[in-house]
Amino acid sequence: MSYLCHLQLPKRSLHIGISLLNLHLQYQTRFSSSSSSSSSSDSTVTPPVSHTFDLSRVSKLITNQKWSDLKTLTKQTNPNSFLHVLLQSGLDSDLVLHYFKWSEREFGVSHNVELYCRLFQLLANSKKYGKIRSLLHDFVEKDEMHTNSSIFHSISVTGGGFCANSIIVDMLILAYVYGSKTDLAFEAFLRAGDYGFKLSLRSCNPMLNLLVKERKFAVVEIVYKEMIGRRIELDVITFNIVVKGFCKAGKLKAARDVVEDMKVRGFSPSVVTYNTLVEGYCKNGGAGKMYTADRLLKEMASDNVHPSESTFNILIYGFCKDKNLSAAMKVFKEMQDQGLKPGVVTYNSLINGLCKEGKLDDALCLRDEMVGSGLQLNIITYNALMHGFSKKKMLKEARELLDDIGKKGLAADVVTFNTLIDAYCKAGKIEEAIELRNVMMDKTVFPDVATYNCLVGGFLREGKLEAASKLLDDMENNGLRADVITYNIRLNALCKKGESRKAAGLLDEMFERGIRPSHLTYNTLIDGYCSEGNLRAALNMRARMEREGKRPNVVTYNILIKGFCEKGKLEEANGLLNEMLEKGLVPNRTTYEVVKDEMVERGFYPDIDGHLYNVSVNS
DNA sequence: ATAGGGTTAG
Repeated sequence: MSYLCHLQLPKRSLHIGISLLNLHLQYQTRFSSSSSSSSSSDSTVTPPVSHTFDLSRVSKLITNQKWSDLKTLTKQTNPNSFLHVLLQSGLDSDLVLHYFKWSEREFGVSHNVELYCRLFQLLANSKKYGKIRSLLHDFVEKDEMHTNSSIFHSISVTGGGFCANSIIVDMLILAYVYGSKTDLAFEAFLRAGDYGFKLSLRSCNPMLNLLVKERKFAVVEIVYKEMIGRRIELDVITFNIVVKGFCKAGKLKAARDVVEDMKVRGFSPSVVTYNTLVEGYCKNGGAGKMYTADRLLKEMASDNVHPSESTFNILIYGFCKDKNLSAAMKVFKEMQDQGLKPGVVTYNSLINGLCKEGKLDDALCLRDEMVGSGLQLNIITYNALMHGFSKKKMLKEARELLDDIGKKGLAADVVTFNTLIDAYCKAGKIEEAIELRNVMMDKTVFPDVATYNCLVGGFLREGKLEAASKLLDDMENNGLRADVITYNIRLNALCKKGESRKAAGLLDEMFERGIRPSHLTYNTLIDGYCSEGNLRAALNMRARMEREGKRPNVVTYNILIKGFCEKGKLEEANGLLNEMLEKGLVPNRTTYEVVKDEMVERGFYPDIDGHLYNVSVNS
């Protein structure tokens, strides 16, 4: 048996050959005192089986943990070849494992891939799956981690049987997933297909989930299709993860298609499926999203799936994001009518929505109601409230909230401090803001990019340019990298000063640093040019925006239309308005105001077929 | 140790 393996060695990749050889040499030097039992022509670590191997004696030694005796015994050959013998001896798999771990610790080495694979197979055949799992977990965390190529090769060469090998590969992928080694997991998934191993949902679902978390949506799609192609039996969870992937990618139509697909395959969407879809619409749905979300709720009812607390929470969140607080409150009431108790998340969503709209009193009422119903405020509740006080410029109350958090046994987090720091900056109290940064560091809450963004914005608003750039250096020296928001803040400051050209220069710097501009980046620049009356540059920036893959949005058009109106170029403004409508963009309240003030009042009626007015009625 | 919700900076 062991010689069979030697014969297969030349087939290995050079890389593996070398690493085996290295290991071999290591052993040779380490155990040079032992009688040379391995012949020099033998290119593996495995010398011929020792004649003096006494299985029952070894078994007893391992069982009784007589490690020093074992050490003497193994020195007669070497620990690696000794293991080789054990693996084939028929010795109980637990004892082999015990020896395996001891020898790695004792001799400070790692056994080679092939021995690992043999051990996995031995364990698999005695159904010790938990042990394989924990071994694999350590295995993939090793510095000298082995390639998938060598693992798959070893597994198929040492011949553990189809089922055992499939299970091992399954657990290998799972180990990669737990170690967040996404690319390796996916590679192993593909290789499993090549080798014809049958994977289970035990590995596929967690891998899909990790891919979604890391926003590798294209790969999610590939895996999903592969799973169907390989006839892996999917379950509702698989579909839910894939739906979530499409939703996060903003491909809501594709997400709905997956739901249809799951129905066709005989699965009923669960409440989680629906919640995922509703969340997708709430977060990425664009205009009219809450209408679709509402329709989904009806579809849910007709499918006899009952909404959960989460369902309502998502809807409340969506309406709050739309600033439609009356709708959010309606949902809040509706859930209670249906016998569901609002939880901390429900209250937090509403309190946050109210605070953002400046309805601090209502938010405080809800907080009291929350406490009254026996719920504990958490740090997110406090952060939302702190934001509410800050918006109202009630700095004293915001600051008191910080002390309150401590008294309640909660820990202020980076968001808490950032909110307060921003409030101080916006009130022009930058010294206090900087002081707060020191306070947070004393409490081992470390500033992040947002902290610096608040402070940099504060300095820039005050016109303290050197202080701002010193802070930016400070940030990078602390290992924090500027992000798109940092740049937007700087761009905005330059544009406000009438230095839009200079701001546009920062755009190139962003690309050099691999920071993708956002819609707001371009819109800020376009706005800057418009304010300077440089409409030509504004239009050029819009063209650049499109070239660089960002579609002008309603805000872009609003800025441009306003710019043209202010220059008295109503004809062109009207042209832009119609262009916007042709592109299917829905005008908003600002559009309406721009049009009304600058055009309609001057007797210039835009050709917009009443569309605009409907929107203003809704909002 | 496989699926769903809430907070800050532009």
